Order: sequence, then structure tokens, then C-alpha cells
Amino acid sequence: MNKVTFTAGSGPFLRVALDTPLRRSFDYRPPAGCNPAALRPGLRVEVPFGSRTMVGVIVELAGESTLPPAKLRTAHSVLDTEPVLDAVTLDLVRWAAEYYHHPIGEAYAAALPSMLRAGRPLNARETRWRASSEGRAAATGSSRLGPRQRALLDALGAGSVGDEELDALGGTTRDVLRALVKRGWVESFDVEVPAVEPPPPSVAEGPAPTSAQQSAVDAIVGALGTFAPFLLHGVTGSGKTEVYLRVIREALERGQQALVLVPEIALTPQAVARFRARFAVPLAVLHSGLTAGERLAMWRAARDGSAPVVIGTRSAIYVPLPNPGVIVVDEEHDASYKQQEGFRYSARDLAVIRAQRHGIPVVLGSATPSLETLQNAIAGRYRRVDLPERAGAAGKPRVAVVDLRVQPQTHGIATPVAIAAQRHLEAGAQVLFYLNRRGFAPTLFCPGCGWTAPCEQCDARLTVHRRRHVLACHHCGAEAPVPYACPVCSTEVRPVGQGTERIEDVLDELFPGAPVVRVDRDTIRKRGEIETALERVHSGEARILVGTQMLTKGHDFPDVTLVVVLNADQGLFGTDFRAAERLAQSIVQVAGRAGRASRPGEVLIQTACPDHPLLKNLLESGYDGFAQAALVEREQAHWPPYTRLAVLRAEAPQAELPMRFLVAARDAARDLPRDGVRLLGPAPAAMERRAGRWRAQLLLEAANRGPLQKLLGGWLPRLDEIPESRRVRWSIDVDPLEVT
DNA sequence: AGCACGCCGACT
DNA sequence: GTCGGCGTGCTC
Repeated sequence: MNKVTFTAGSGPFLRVALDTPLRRSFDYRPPAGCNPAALRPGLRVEVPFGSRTMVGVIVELAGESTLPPAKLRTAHSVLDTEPVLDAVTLDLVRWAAEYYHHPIGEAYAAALPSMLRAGRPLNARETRWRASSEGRAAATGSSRLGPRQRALLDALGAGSVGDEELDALGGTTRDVLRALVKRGWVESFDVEVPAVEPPPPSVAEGPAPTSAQQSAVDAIVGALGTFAPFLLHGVTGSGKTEVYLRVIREALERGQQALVLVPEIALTPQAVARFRARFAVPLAVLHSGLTAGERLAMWRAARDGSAPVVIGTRSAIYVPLPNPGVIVVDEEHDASYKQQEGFRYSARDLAVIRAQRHGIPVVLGSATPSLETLQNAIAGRYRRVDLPERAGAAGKPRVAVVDLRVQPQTHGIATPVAIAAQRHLEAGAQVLFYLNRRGFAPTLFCPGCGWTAPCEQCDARLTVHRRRHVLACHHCGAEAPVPYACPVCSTEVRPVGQGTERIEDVLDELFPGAPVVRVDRDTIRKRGEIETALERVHSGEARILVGTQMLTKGHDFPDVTLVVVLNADQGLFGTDFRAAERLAQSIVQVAGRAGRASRPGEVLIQTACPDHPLLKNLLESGYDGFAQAALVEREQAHWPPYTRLAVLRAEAPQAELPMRFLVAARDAARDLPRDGVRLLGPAPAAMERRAGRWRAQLLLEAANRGPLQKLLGGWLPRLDEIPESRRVRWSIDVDPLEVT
């Protein structure tokens, strides 16, 4: 069947990406009286869309439109005089939208700071709101005020709020605000956002590089000006950062910019300070804690080149850069580079694509590289550079397993571990306990009838939080009071198993003279709190550290000489094909915290399966040995990096809908050229019910990207035609991190 | 996703 | 009599 092509008058037409989940762009006529020669991709436009007006990005100028002329509408205005996104960034976003099969408009929205998304000018200052003097008088006096108005005025107090805070307050806060502004009780004002911090007056030279560092620097610097991906594999403490710093300095001396991506949790003031101390140039730092205005200012500084060094988390991969020389992805194995909802892109993988487009080197650094990256190095696509020795040369830590089946224990701490900890504490050192499970106990159990406290919204058990006196669900956030007795048989219930809270208590008892600091999401709620906690460790005031993942990322503890992994078994039998990789990375990363300075370190791993091949491998031949064995297993089992995956997920409040949708989706692929792509499932998710919603998934597996991409391209547009698609929320995840 | 329109139930 | 529940159609 032939499609009718309309040529609606003569061009140019604007092909515009709009922030909607619709998987296409929209054509418009240029605004009245606009100079067609000034139109370019990357300019933002304000356009009518249904009954509202929206801000979009011109992605293409089209000579003709396939749309009937009567349906074409005219754009209201062009918002920019020059494109906000440069050619490479425009291309990168388009590439990502296609590769991850995400609606183009949402992809562009993800690449822009919120103020630009909202149509504010590139040079805008941030708008905030505060109570006027009349407003403050009204709040204290007896003026007629709605309860919500009073609450907002109280919240404002003597301070002010910006867009994020308003959104966080939620609901109809904006309407309340509007009413207060109208009455003159709240006024808006613009704040000048400090662009970027000025460089320090003097910069340090940095330590002399080791020979391994020097050859790594030489290799990467030698590749400046060409596309060259590097795997920089350096054990913890081998000085990867020093390599980054020296490569970046060289790029700066050539008048180029550097983009440094770091995992979400690692962007600490200390990490930034390390960069700031070395370069006599302004630094743009992009992370989730910025206000909308700050983010725009940083983005602008990167875009116009006034900040030659840009450090940021995942979304910084989309920052426009006029003259990039090198991209660094630190801790490239970190899961936070993959966005886990909505637009599910991998900033690490996009960094390689981006470097290719710019024709520059990209450095993927890690002590525990992902198996994907290792495989790329083995296949010769990435150049591997190793940093073997630990700078400061403390020697390798001694690693041993403690068999929980035979050793006596006190609430999750084996006696030999307690003795070792005592020894290290008496020697004046610090001890770190790692347990990836927060709360007091993972289960509340009835010894009478076997009942355990369930979450009403999820297929999960509630975790006991004793400090806050609640049962909490770690999957949906639901909370409930802690019952004294079993609701079924009235027997007294008790917490079973260990969480970080309980371990903290046990350690207090075992080592009364040694203050304990606990670091997990319950003790660290706000940005900056982790610094306070870590300061207690660095000052020596605290002697024992207990914590989750949070503790393993990017923090150094020079005086810790013993690291205890309390429960390795959780990761040994995970259902996901990446469980072993993740466990190995966690163990190696946390072990890397031990014995930094001149003191030898010791690592003890508690497990009930000391003979598990993964652990034996890791202990006997380190991460490299583990990775080698794991790659063989992946190849035999047809998992990535030897196959390519995509997951179609669906969820709905009704139990049977997601499966029904996925079965129909499977059928919709029946007549498409399959080309070796296998469809596995659908099957209910590992946790079928979560936050009151039922979930299921369909897995796609292929030997190569090509056929998988082709199938997805033909298939996904059909899914909107499945009747159930209106009643489920579905999403596609290309290169998923988890397939459970 | 929004948003409008349209058609049936329990309430000021 | 209407307010409002959510099915369904549409967005250049």
C-alpha cells in the first residue's frame, strides 16, 4: 500500500521534538515573519499542541511534509538566536533515542536543563519567591487566609523557594502561590546565579607519577585528537585519578575541554576539590543537588567554553561542549550510569559514541571493570591500560573467608571476626563492616505459627526499623507500626536476621570503648550528611564503620586496616545473571578500603558457602581471574556480552493485564523478520506485585545488535495498537542491567 | 502523558 | 437536576 505524500506548500517546515511519550516528531510552519535563513536544528520553538502550547526543539528542517496541509499549524515563535544544542549533541540525542527506542521528544527533554525545557532564555536568571512584608504581616496577623495559603506563607518564612522546592511541595502549591502573588503577599525576584567558581589563585603540581601512571598518561595523551577508547584498569589506590588529571591537563594546554563523568554517589566536595586544586581554570559541576538556576549556569559555562573542565553525573553526557578533547568515565562499572526508568540510556556507552563523533579519546576507568568493557578490550575494540601497584605500596590486603557453618557467632558476627576486630582496634586502627542490608532486621517472624510481616502493596516482607519504631517496605516505602504479637496466633513476634542497625548495636556491645558510625540511607538523608559522618571517621573519633554500598564508593579510609564483608551469600544466589559480577565488584571495592597507608590490610568474608566457585576464584586469582571465569560462563549461557538483550516490561494495577498485554505483544511480532532474535516469555516479574502494581516482562535475546534493533524498530510502533496498551504502563529497556 | 469529549451513577 | 468517574480519541 502506498502512503500518500502531501507536499504542503513549499518549505521549510520545522520538524520539532516535543516532550510527549509519542514516538514521533511534529511538523510546523515557521512562525510568521521569521527569517527562514535563520532557522536551524537545535533552536527551541514555542508551538501550539492540541489545546496547549509547548516548547520543543527543531530537529530537522524539512523541504516537504507528509501531513495534509490543513493539519499543519504555525509555530508561535523561535525562542533562541542560536541553537542551544550543538551538532554533535543533537546527533547524540537522536542516536540515543533511536538506539534505546525512546520517544524523541522525551530524549531531548532529558538533555536540556529544566529552565530551558520550560522556555526560559539561555541567559535567564533563576526566579524565586518570598513573602512580602505585607505577606509576613498577614501570616502573623489575623487576616483571612486559607489553610494552604497559611501553610505556604509559614513555609516561606524569611526564606524563599525556587521551582524545585515548589514541585517538591507538590499538588496545587503553584495555584496557592499564584493566589498569594495576586494579593501581594508573595513576590518573585530573580537571583543572579554565580556562573562557576573562579579557579584557585595557585594550583598544585601533584605527586610524581609512578611509571605505570606515566605510561598510561603517555598512551592516552598520544591518542588526543583521535577517537580512541581506553579501559584504564587500576586496582584501588593505584592512582587512576592522577592519570585523569594529567591527561586533562594536557588537553587543557591544547585549548580543549574535558568532560568527566562520575557515579551519582561519588560526586563529593572532596572529589571536586581534588580537580579544583589542580587546574587554574573554572570548573562546571553538574549533579542532582543543584537548583534549576545553578544547573543552567553550569550548563551554560560548559556550552560556551568558559568552563574547560566539566564534571557531572549521568545526564552530563548531554552537555554541549564547543571544543572537547577527552571524556573520562570514572568507575565505569557503576550501575548509576544506566538510567533505570523512563529514558533508559547508559551514559557510559553514550560516552563512547560521543567520543567517536568528536574524534577524541574516552577513558573508562575502574578497579572492577564491567564484563562488557573487559570483553571490548579483549576483542581489541578498547585499548587496555593497567595500573597494577598501589600507590603508597601497602601491599595487597590479606583476604580470607570465615565459614559461618562452623564458626560460633553473635548476632551475625563470627567469633574469629570479633577477635580480629579486637586486635585491629587495639593496634589503634579502624575497622569497617560491610552489609548490604539496612534496617534492624529483614524479617519480623512469629515463632508460634511461622507468620512473617508482609507488605500489603508488594510481594515482599517488611524490614524492622527499631530506631524509628516502624516496619518499612524497601520496595515501595510503605510503613506500618511494629506489632508486639502475631496477628494470627498472638504469639510474641521477633526480628530475624541482621541489618546495619542491629550490627551497630552488636558492635556497641562487643566493643564498648569503640564508637561506631553507621553509613546507610537511614543515617544519610541529605547531601552533605555523609561528609559529617566521614569526618568523624577521619578525625579518629569513630573507630568502627558500619554501612551499605554507600560506604564503598569513592571514599578513602586510610586508617581502616580490617574490612569485614558480613554476608557474601546474598549475592551468590541472586536470580539475575549479573548477580555474581555485582558481588565480586562490591567485595573488591570494599576490600580496597583496607590498608591504604603503610599498614597491611586484612579482609574477612563471612559466608556459609566457602567453597562456592565464585568466591574461590575471586580469592585465588583476584578480580581478573573471576572475570575470566565469569566471561566463560556468560558465553556458555548465552548472556551478554556474548548476546544482546532487550526487555519489554509492563505493569498495571490489575493482576492479569500486564501478561495479557505481553502475550499480545508477542503475537504482534509473529510476522516480523526474526533473524535469530529470540523472544523469551512473557513471565511475571521476580517480584510480581510492587507498590500495588502487577508486573511482567518479555525478554528479547539476539546474537548481534543489528537484528535486535531491526526487530524493535518494526515491532514497538505496533504495541500502541494493542487494546491493553492503554491500560498498562509499558517500557522497553535496551541493554538492561537486570532481567529479573 | 495531557486534555477534551462523552456517557452513566450518587449527591450538594 | 448536576458533579465526577474513567473509557477513547487525538495531538503536526
